[in-house]
Amino acid sequence: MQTDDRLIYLLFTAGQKLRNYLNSALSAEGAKVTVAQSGILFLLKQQNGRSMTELSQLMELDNSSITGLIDRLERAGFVSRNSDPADRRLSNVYITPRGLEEVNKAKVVIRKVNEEIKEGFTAEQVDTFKSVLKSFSPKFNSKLPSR
Amino acid sequence: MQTDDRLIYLLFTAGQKLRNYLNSALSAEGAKVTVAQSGILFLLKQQNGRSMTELSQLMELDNSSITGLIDRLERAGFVSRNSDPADRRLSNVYITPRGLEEVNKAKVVIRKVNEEIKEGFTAEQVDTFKSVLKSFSPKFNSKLPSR
DNA sequence: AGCGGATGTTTGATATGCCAAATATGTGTC
DNA sequence: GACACATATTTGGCATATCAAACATCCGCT
Repeated sequence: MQTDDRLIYLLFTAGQKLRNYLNSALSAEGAKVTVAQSGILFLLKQQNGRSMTELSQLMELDNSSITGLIDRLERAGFVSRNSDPADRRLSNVYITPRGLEEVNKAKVVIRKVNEEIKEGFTAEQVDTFKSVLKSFSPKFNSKLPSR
Repeated sequence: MQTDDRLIYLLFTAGQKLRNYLNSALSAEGAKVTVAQSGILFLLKQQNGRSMTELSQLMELDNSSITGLIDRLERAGFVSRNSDPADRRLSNVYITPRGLEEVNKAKVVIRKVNEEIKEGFTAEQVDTFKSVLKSFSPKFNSKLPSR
């Protein structure tokens, strides 16, 4: 064991491979969105008209990252942005019909890849994997505590 | 279970949190490198004078990603780039004394965070976690097969 | 020698993320 | 009603990735 950072390296590499694989699978299936963008569309399909901040909390991303994602989704015609009449600071985001078509295409791919991840492992192992992953967000959240 | 992409989301989020945490820990310890850059420095400390392609294979990153990483490391004075006299296509990268100091600072942080990841889990659980992570790279490598 | 294909690296365009600062709007208090 | 503070979003700068295309160099074959 020459490198003591194996876990870190493994996690980064796994995530990157997964992202690349998902994006090429999506595009191979004729989807025009990326995985990150499809995440937004899933959330809007589930409940339409969410605000930027709401999306950033659900995605666990910085607000400014959401701005970029929505910019690209809007440019592609998959969402629209309306400022809330009751509180004009809020920008409510709505999925469009074309966005809905898109998220349905993405769902197939994502569901399949999700299954592929589990292949070769028992349900118990997958559960362990999940619970370790779940520990990262509270453990390494450098944002909330110091505020 | 409304979202069927839980595993994917969990993995991406865990990786992002870890990256942010590591980068702020590094900078808090006075290191001037990021975690990605420290990965390069580790490899060069272990064996100096590696080529770009060698680095890209070891990091499992695209060649052009390495170009950027080395550009920034070189600008910061932590590595130097020399074209190989025997084969001038090759660019050999060497860690500098300042780069060595830097990697030693980084090592402390990285080793500590690596331990933190395991906290709250048994050695068995960590092993399972590792083996699932290790399955990603062969499973989702869209690069080599189709070439 | 010299052409043509293989190999190594960089460049340019794009997507994702972060942070800090700017901007816009709302709210509460004197 | 106006000022101060809080909240929501965007902007600008940067780091990290990808891909495809350009460029540089080498190697083998005629």
